[in-house]
Amino acid sequence: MLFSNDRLIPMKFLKRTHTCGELNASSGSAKVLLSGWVYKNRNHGGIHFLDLRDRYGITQIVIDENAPSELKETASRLKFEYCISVSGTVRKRPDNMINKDMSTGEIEISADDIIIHSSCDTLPFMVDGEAEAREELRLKYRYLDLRTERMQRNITIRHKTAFAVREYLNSRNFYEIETPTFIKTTPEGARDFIVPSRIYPGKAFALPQSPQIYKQLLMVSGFDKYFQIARCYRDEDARGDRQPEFTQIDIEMSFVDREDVLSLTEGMMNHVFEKTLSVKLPEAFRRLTYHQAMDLYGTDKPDLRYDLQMGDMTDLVKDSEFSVFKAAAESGGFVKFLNAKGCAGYSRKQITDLEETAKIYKAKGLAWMKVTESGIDGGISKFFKEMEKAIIERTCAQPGDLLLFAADNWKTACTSLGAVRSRLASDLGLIDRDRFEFVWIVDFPLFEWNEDENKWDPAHHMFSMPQAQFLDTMEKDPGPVKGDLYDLVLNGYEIASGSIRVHDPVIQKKIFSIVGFSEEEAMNKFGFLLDSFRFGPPPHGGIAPGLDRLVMLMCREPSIREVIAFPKNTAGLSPLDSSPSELSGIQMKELHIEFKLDEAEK
RNA sequence: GGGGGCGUGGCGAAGCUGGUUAUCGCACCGGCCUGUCAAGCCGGGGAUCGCGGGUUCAAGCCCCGUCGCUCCCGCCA
Repeated sequence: MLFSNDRLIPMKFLKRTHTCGELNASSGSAKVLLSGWVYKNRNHGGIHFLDLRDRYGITQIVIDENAPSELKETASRLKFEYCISVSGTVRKRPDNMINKDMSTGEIEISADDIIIHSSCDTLPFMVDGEAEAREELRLKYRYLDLRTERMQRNITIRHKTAFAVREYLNSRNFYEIETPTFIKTTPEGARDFIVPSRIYPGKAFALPQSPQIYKQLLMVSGFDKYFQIARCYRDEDARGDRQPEFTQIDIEMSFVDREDVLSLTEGMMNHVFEKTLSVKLPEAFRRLTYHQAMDLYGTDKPDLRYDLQMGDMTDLVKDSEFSVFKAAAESGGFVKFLNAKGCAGYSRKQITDLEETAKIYKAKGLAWMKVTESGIDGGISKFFKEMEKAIIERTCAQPGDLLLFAADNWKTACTSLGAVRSRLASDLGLIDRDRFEFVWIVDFPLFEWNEDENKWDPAHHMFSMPQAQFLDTMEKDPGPVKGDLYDLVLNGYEIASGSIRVHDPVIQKKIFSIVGFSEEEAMNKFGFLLDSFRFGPPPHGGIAPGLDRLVMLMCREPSIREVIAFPKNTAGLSPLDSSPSELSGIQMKELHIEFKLDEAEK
């Protein structure tokens, strides 16, 4: 029994017979009971309409003119988002009253009783999606925000995606195995979140940045096909596509090469998109090497929903009169170009804006020239009159085009012009929002030179296998070493990253030494992994698609916060529960910790 | 750590070159209304314009500072 609406209600009455999304013309004139929230409320005095909403849909309720006055009185007290149950009779709407925009639009419920389970205060924002509230407010009242159609849809797609992942991997004989979330702090990568130990004074657990080491240990254990939909934690600044805690579809396999991992991932993506969005993807995805991606698109996560490739003209202009290009070429740099088709009409202001975009990515400037019927014009064109023909040929320019140039070291020239490329694409409306363009980026360098510390850093992580042809030379010359590394990119976002791992302790030790990791340090931090490699480790590799980003793109949302039920804001705070929060003195004492704050931090 | 944008009743927005009582829609309160589905009509209440300081006869608007949110660079193997 439940006490509500000033009277006792038998529990039996509260059980719904149907959801708000399933009744239609074929439901006859059944007696039904629906439960949900008051979504819309249209009281005409004589006749009164309610739209009742639950997760499944919306059904129109009618309180007729000849309804009992007690019922009319109850209905008139209803406001937005009251939680109610309605019993009544399904009836077909008059022909001219059918709402074809509603799945239940052919019928309505003629109410004979209404129970108010709970009332609802004036809402901080409407949940009908008409006007979007400030994000801060949406997160503070996330439980209300989650009632909106948009969030209900997003969370549904997220569920279906996770389910399809499990379905697919299970069918391929993968086991879902959990790994610990209190682990040993690891030295590389992002900052760890730390959990101080109560039992062991002065010691602490870390939360995993990923299950990387554990999944490798599972390979040693012989669970040759593993996956986990795993929460990962990184204490870095948030972004639209980054949260301090996020979810990875973590996958690892033994006795495989790169092709096995890529094709498994392709199959999984095909299955997921088919099952959740009814979208058919290509069976195999395009591939670019890291170098190609940088050269053509200026990023290692190119958005291939539009083409707009960059080109190189270092060779053409290295002896030109234009000192910027000359200097770049002489110091081993490059001159990259981008043909902005049809943009010759751009104003000085528009070009300056593009230059500002390039400068964000460290470019010193953005050179330009226009192409007219009579040849190149404006900008830096006066330096290149005698090679006009070669330039036009190289850039495939036609009258009306705007040519843009970045001259710098290879990486800066590529990334800054790449930023201009993506800016142009959105300005010119080149992006087809309905497309899903996957591309593999392969052959990443294994090591990156760290200018600040004058040493080699692992470009990915320390457990990735160098490609076989570099094994003999990598210690002498780490720069050119390519790893068996791969990223999956979708619409300009990195949505998965993986590699074939090192399972040979000798190679592993070489890699540690190249990145300046001493043997003791390695043993101290990763000893348990290196130890395991003494006991018959299989060759293995894997990949980790980011569930949040994948679902974000499937939902065509601009931020992963839109597909996480209870996200943090960009400052890493939760407006919902106001965490992080202070600890009590007792808690601190038990954990043997003390906070030392600067004056400014208090 | 650095740069851009935003902050105006509960919510979303407008507010010009500084000038009368800060405007509009939704929500809220009261009334009317028999077929609506963004219901409609009439009436009403509700804002120290994020906060602090300054310039001025006069500041939502200009200046300085500060806080919050958000986007980006750095960071994120």
